[in-house]
Amino acid sequence: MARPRAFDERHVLERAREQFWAAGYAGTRMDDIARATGLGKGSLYGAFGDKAKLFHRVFDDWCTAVVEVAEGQMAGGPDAEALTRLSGYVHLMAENTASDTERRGCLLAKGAAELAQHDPAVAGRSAETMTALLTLLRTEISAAQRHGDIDSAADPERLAALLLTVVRGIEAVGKAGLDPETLRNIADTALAVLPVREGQKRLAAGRSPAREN
Amino acid sequence: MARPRAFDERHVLERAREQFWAAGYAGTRMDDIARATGLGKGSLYGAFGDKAKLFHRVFDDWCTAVVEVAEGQMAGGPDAEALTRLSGYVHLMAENTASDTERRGCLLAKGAAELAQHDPAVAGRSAETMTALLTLLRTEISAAQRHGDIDSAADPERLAALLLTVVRGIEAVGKAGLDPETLRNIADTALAVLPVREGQKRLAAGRSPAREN
DNA sequence: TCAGTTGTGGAATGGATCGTCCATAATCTA
DNA sequence: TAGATTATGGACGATCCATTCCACAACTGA
Repeated sequence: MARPRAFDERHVLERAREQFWAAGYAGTRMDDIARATGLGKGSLYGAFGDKAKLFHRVFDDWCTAVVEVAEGQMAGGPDAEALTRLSGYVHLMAENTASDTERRGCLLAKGAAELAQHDPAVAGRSAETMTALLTLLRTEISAAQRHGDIDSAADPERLAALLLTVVRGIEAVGKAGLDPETLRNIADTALAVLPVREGQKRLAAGRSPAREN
Repeated sequence: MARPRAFDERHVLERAREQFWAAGYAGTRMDDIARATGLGKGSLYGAFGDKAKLFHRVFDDWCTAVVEVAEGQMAGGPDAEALTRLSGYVHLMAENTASDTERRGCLLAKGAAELAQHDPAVAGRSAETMTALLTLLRTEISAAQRHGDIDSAADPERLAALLLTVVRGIEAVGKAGLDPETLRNIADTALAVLPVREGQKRLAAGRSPAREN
């Protein structure tokens, strides 16, 4: 060890994330990141390698955060509240997209759309993330089934995949231009159509206040 | 009129679409398009203006085609088959993504993700397209409700938004790495959870053969 | 046939951008 | 304090790419 770094690596990654998030991979210049972080090019390249490696770091952290948010909402708990936790997660994701007035979308979706086809690292990491989210959703659905809030004859794996698709789909249609109120309604509707246990009926169109977060 | 064009404009647009589809906007070079079409740069710029205008033409055509495919599957018809038409559309979209082994995804999603934020033309066109798809879906859902295949107490607008989200979501999670079989299952599950009329019960997890396309 | 007009294609241009280089600065060890 | 090591940051080189330019070709109307 000789001269120590004068910058905080996490701080630099955060700034870099802002740039990539706002403009995508191709759209952000290393000069932008250098200016945004105050680092010189030499430090940047010395610390992170090159643009692709830097993006991989940022993308990786983002994916970790996406899963952590899901874990935060669905950290497990009493089966009686499993459906509430599920509802909370889906509504949170919808709200994130609905309130994204700048239309930046999610870096996971943006990065995958731009790079997954040609960059195995991005493709692999995004697939991993999907799998992790699926597992979390499936666990909560199973819990809700044990408590009788969801029809136990339904396949939790399939319901989990459906909910994941809805969550990622809300992000997609939001970026495509659907208005925030519609996005929130989609989350409600998706939760309302989940199959309830025998003898318990709901309307698909309405919110179910008892389960709202 | 003097010297006539030696190329077919539609043909050039098709080739350009291939390029943009495969590599995105930033990722395709005008040189690529020139080589792919056999045109010289002069002809290209003379006929289409610049890269952005050329992309807008391609994107516009794509959006038109997306709506036409939906119209082809849901062109209206007897109410008795409305649910079948809906099912056919959702399964077709899932199959498109599932069989997209090159992971190119949909140019609508790719273009929106890359450009909608900064290009009002792309944002507007993609929003228009979403609205058109919503209308088609809502019409079929209403028809299925009239026939009694879907609970008439449900809001068709909301169910339409949910199905659109699932369709676009399948494309998103497909690009993110979920396997083809899972994608097909998602389409099945989404159709299976639609609220049926009173007295008619199904399991969310299984296919409903009578409604399969 | 001839002039006028539009299309063609490839060379040239200008600007942008990634990554390297290097003189200098800061810190550690002895 | 001196030498070794690593960090810094801005200038520079090389490349890439969208767009323009221009000499020439093909066609129309007279």
